[in-house]
Amino acid sequence: MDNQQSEQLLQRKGLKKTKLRHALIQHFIKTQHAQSYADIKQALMEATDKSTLYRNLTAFEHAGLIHSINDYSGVTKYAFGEAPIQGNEHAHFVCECCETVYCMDGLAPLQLDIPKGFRAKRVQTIIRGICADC
Amino acid sequence: MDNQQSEQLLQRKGLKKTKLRHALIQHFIKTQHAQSYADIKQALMEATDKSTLYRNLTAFEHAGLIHSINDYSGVTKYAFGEAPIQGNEHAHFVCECCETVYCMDGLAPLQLDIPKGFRAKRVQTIIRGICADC
DNA sequence: AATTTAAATGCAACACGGTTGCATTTGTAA
DNA sequence: TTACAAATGCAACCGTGTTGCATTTAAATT
Repeated sequence: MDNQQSEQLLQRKGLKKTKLRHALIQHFIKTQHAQSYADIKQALMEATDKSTLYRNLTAFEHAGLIHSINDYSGVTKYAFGEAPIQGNEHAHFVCECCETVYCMDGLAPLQLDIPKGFRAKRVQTIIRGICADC
Repeated sequence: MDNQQSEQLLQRKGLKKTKLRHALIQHFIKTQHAQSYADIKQALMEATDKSTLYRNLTAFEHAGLIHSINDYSGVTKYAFGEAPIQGNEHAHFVCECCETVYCMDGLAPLQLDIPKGFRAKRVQTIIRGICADC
């Protein structure tokens, strides 16, 4: 049982160490791809309370441990890592086949030609297609 | 009462003419911006059944009368006009202040550099910022 | 105009994501 | 060990969206 990594992370972010939080972090590290509430719930076999889980997800996001993603599905998903900062936004790729959501760094930014009067602050791009595994 | 436009549209799409459908089309023509279920419900003062409204929205979308938009809010919104066709996708601008969703045509397309193995089919871009009215 | 038929409606019930209030438990610092 | 704030568990709730079914209605047929 390798709690060291999660232990460190929680400590560094000033978050109390609890069983669920350790499990959550391990899960995010292990899975790589964006996770919905349902995904997580299913993965953590131990009966986990819904509100507690949601509260931890928002706490983690607030602490910069994970970031939330809004794909077409209508449900929020979460992925490990800091939220993309201004000017360094990354795109998300949603596989139409397996529904996996990938974070894609290093894509060329969008060339925007916004009408006058409009001020763009954040750009989120979602790419739908078929992933390398399908 | 100018039903002519909606009359024509429904006829052309092979949809039966009902009170609600006329009202819906008028509403979409009048409002310009993307409408959520709640927006529409509120606008059509007459007590409208939820499932009927949703069924009509999907029918309209299927017929190409309106298209659906998925912004960050988690709720689907609908806007008048055909869905953007392949290669001609338009971006959506969400105002952080008034939450209005604008369809933005004629923006320069995204320059994509997708990792090998991945095949992109649809790209949706959502721009958050402050609109001209705010 | 009366009849027929398929589609549209209204209603109730449901599934699911997500939130909130509150009592109880637990981590941690003193 | 104690004390306090934060985390948990539970129940109840809200909003979006869907489904099944009986009833009504638009529109094609006679």
